[in-house]
Formats: sequence, structure tokens, C-alpha cells
Amino acid sequence: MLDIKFIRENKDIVQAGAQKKHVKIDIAELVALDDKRKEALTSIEKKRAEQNAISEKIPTASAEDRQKMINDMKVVKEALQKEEDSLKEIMKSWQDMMLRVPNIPDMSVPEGDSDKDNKEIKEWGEKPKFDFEAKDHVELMTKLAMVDFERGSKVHGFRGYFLTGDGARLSFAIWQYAMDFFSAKKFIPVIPPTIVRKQFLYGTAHLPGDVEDFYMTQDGDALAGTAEVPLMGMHSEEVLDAKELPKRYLGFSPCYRREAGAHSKDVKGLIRVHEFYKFEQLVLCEASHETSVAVHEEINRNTEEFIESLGIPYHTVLNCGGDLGLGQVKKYDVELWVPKENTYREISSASYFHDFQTRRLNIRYKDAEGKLRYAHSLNCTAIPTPRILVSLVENFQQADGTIRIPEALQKYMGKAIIS
RNA sequence: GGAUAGGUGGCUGAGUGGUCUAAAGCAACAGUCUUGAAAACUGUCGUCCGCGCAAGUGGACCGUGAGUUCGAAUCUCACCCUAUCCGCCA
Repeated sequence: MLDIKFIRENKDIVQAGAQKKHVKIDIAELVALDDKRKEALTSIEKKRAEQNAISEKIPTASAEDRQKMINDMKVVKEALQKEEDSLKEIMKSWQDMMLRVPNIPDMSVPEGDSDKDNKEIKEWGEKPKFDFEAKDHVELMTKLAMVDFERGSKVHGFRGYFLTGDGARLSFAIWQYAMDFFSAKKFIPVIPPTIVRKQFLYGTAHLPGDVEDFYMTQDGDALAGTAEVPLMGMHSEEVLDAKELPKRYLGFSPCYRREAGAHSKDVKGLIRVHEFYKFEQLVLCEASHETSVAVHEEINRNTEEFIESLGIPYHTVLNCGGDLGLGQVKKYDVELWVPKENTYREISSASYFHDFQTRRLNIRYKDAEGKLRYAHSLNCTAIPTPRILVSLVENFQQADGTIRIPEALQKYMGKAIIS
């Protein structure tokens, strides 16, 4: 959520920002509505002042004065009620619109419609050249009994999977390694709840949008699609100690995605599943653009370093305006090379929000002058499983169908080859 | 699922219809003292919105929303949330 004062003072920038994100919203209309809101509020406040002034005198007034005052106040009260009702109507549309005003994308964000217009800003590693017929991860992992899709769909349905044997072992190895890797970078590990109150989907700006994208419980709670949601909720309605900032959390949680409307996409394999696990970096920092930018680079770089330590070829893209969420100012995606698909697939997203989320969630801190300010928030995938397995097994496959394990993982896996 | 208690400022907590302009304590900040720190003492200290260059001034806020009333933290209703006990249970 943006500050209405900021919106009023920067109408054109906000409108242009929405344009860049391909979000339809009429800022002039919002400002006109806000004019109405202010006008109504001023008038109501005047009447209340009058009411308060007289009310104060009533207890000490003489009997007949008192009766006159009470009669006068009845008239004021009626007028006031009417105006309050009309303000309530205005506020309903006002709040609805405010929730839909997108955050302003950074200058460096390229124009564009969809992920096709994202800009590659970095390429790392050497794509493997196989002197044999390479297999895809479905075939590789099925043959090595690392995954069982047939029984997965028997039990879960479409997109269901069992990770079995070395598939499960490899996942545990990656988690262990990720724990060590990110703990060394001063992240506090957290296992958050993933059944969350719906308000936190609004707070993180996943809503308003399509509620159909989320699994909901019969109690009206949501299954979080990312640890970002509970981790941001963790400090909602709090005033943080400035000395504790930046707060760096490493969340580990199952993630639930309904993937409504994606039925024809990635129908095979581990790329797109309803339920997976993810380590997520989340940072709350002081309200400074420079700090946000620095932390944004830092957390994205953390993920790149993690991938580099595994030796998987990747590239990093800068997301275009049309591919940004409502609250995001700027986003990098790290995408891993998938040999059999001859393309890169996303495994990480690093975004910063300024105070867009913290304003909705009311996460503040006291700055050096003692003034309350909304903190800035950022998040970045550390590592998702099982999606990472797709690239891992395909890049490190050998002619005989066995898989080399990256050196960094060997001590967690207890062996060097999956066969 | 059943029963009970409760939600007040950064925190603890008093306040049951009209000087509530919300007590008090803690914490925080500033000062005195001290070589420095601690302690002690003194002082300052809620948030948001409007108007104003400013000093200031008006309004709102005691979980949320409705209601009663000239007037609500206080009374009524609904909802949300938290805690405890019983039952069930990994």
C-alpha cells in the first residue's frame, strides 16, 4: 500500500508506474475520491468540535440551559449521522482502490509484458555437452527409483509425486547444506506455520487478486504458498527495536500452490507441483532506499553463490514491469539450466518492496530521531525442492544413467554417485 | 467439541456514563552527580489525520463493527482474537 499523501504529490509517477506494470487504475479518479473524503472529514470534524464544546458545558449548566443545549445537540447529532454515513460509503471505495494501487517499479526495471521480456543480466557456468543421448529428469529419476509419479498421482492426483530412496536423501542433503550455508550468512532459521490467516495474504500483497490461487481450509484460513507470508506476519503490529535491524530470517516451510489456470503448463515432472518445500530469505531493514537496494543485491547474490557452489549453470534475469507483482519495486530471477528442455527454469525470485508490505502489516521501528517509520521488507528464495533436482540430475547425468553428486553435497549425501 | 476469563499507549496495569486532557510503574531519551559507567535524583515522553511558515490548534483512536445517549474506554448486540480448564489427539 502506498501513502495517500505520496500518491497525491506524485500522481504522474504513480500512474506511470501502474502503466509500466500493466495495472489498470485511474489515479486521477482516486485523487478525486480522496478530495471528497477530505471534504467530508473536515465538515464532520467541525461538527464534532461543536458537539464536544457544548457537551463539556452540559453537566454544569442550569436546568433550563441544560435542556436547551440537549435539544440543540439533537439537531447537530442528526446532521452528523448523515454525513458519517456518506463518509462511510466514500471510505469503502477509497480503501478498495488503495489496495489496488501498485508500488512503483524502479527506473532500472525494463518495459515489457511478460517473462519473455525479462532481461538477462548475468550468465554463469558451462552448459554440459553430452556425447550420449541425454535423458530428462523424469526418466533419470524414475529409473533410479528417486521419484514415483504414478503412485504420486494415484494418491495425490494430478501433479502428485513421491520422492523415494535417493530422491528423498538428496532432498535432505540439500536442506542440510542450505541450513549450513545460510546460517553462516547470519540468517536466523525459522520453521513458520503455513496455515495462515487470510489477512496476511493481503498484508504481503498476494491479495487482492485471485483467491482461487490458494488452498483454503474450511475455517477460512489459507495454506501459504511461501514462507514469506508467515514470516512477514510474524512481526505485524509490532514496533521493532532499530538496533535489531536488519532482521534476516531463513524460513523453511512446505509451500502450497493451487496452480489454478495453469493446467496445460509443465504437465510432467517436478517443475510445477502443488506442494513443495522451500528455504526463503526474508529481511526487514531500515526505511532507506539505499539499504533496500544493497540488501536486495546481497540476498540475490547469496542464492547465486549457493547455486555456484553446486556447480549448476544458471543465468540471472531482471524482471520487466509486466512480470512484477503489485508490491514489488524490482525483482531478479535466478534460472537454472535444464539441458533436456534446452532452456533455463526459474528457481529463485529476489524482490524488494520498500514499505509497501510493512504499511499493510503495520511493522514499524523507531529511528534515531525517535520517529516511527515503516520498515522495508525484502525476500528471496534460497532454495526450492524438488524443483532444483530437475537441473541437478539433468546436468550431472552420465552416459550410464547414473548421477554425479556435486562435491558440496557429498558429505551430506554420504556418496558421490547415485546409481 | 464443552466451560470460563479476558483484550487499555513500546511493555505491565488502574479506570464501570460527564475536569479521561487515560492513573501508576517499567522501558526509552535528556540533565545533575561521576575519571567513566552503574545507582540515585530531576525533567521529557502515545499514535494517526486535518489546518497553520511556526508557536499552535481541531479531530480520531482503549480488539473490530453496529447500537443506546446531548455525551461512551465505561452500557447493549454481533464478530474477531488470546488465555485457562475438561474432552479428543500426533
